[in-house]
Amino acid sequence: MLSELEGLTLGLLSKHGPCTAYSIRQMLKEAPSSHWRASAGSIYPLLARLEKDRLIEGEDDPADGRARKVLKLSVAGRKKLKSWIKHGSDADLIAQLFDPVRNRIFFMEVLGKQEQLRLAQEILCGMEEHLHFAHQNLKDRDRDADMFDYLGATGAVLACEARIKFMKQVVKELERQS
Amino acid sequence: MLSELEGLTLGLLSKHGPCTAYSIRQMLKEAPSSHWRASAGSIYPLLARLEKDRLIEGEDDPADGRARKVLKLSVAGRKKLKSWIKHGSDADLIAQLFDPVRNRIFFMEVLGKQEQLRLAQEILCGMEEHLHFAHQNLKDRDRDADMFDYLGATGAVLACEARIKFMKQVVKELERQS
DNA sequence: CGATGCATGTAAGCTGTTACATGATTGC
DNA sequence: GCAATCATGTAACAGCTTACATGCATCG
Repeated sequence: MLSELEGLTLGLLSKHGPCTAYSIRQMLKEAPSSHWRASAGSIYPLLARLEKDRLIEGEDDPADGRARKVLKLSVAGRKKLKSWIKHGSDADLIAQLFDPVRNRIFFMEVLGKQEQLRLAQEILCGMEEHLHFAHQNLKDRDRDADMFDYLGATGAVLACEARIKFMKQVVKELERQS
Repeated sequence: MLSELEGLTLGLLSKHGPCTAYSIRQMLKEAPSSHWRASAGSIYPLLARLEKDRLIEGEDDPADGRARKVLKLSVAGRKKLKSWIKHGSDADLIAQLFDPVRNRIFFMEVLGKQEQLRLAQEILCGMEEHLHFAHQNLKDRDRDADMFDYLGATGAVLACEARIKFMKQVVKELERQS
């Protein structure tokens, strides 16, 4: 129905009120652990599509000389957003956890022993850095102001920690072998 | 350089010896928590691309009347695979953990209180089922036969558990509110 | 007054999807 | 013999990316 990026866009519009295309793009870019580059070439055609389908409504801001449009979610858009969220319990979505690092670990045997250990340590290091970032992000949220935002950030931290635990096992196993 | 699917394909060819396009497709489909549908329309053009770039080599199986090609990794292919694996430590790859369920949780406020709780419980239930599947998958692996396969499956279990922990927090928070 | 950032967009290309088509083989 | 599965592909399309283009605004 809606693509992932479309759903996220409607969600952001629902959460952060009427806003411009540019600010939506910024939010997508700054989102922690985002899969998306949120390039201009994706956002603007996407918004045009959503507007054509009457899921969002755009209005030229008269208080501003610059040509910018303020976008907001329509009633139909909110309905579609709800339906998109409800599909979160679909089995194929639950199974769809994409981890490019783990994908690579599977085939690490083709590297030399030393390379294996060095790479695993590098990844672990990078992940710890990323965990720090996720923690920072969590701290910036107000649990009472926006519970789901807070919970989502918590989820990001938990995911980070799980990956670190995983990589520690990899490193340990590689060290054991040498 | 290589797309994710191309990397996975080279990896599978490296691990599971010379094999046919069809069996690669099956492996991609059956992979636990796969992001890919591994449709025919992706695999066959992809393999043609890899062969054109001399990363894999195909040979018609003379022992088989059916028109099927046995594919194997070339030397250049193994080199490219190594480079693909080594990029696992890139910061943008480490940050790129894609979770469509968490994406939806962020915007769950647009649903009614009852809907929120019901959905969260449904997701939790689905994830526990998926954990069971991941556990099963882990049991089928032999640690000594293929360490990285075993480690990868362990990583999948850890990721599952982290998501369940997350969803339990969501449910708990929602129950606290009602 | 020039650099940087804000803001909007387009064009071409890549990678994946669904849906369709074909034929051979195996199991009941 | 017929259905299911093996096995290989193609065509049309969707969605995102990079790279480019444009122009206004703000700050030094």
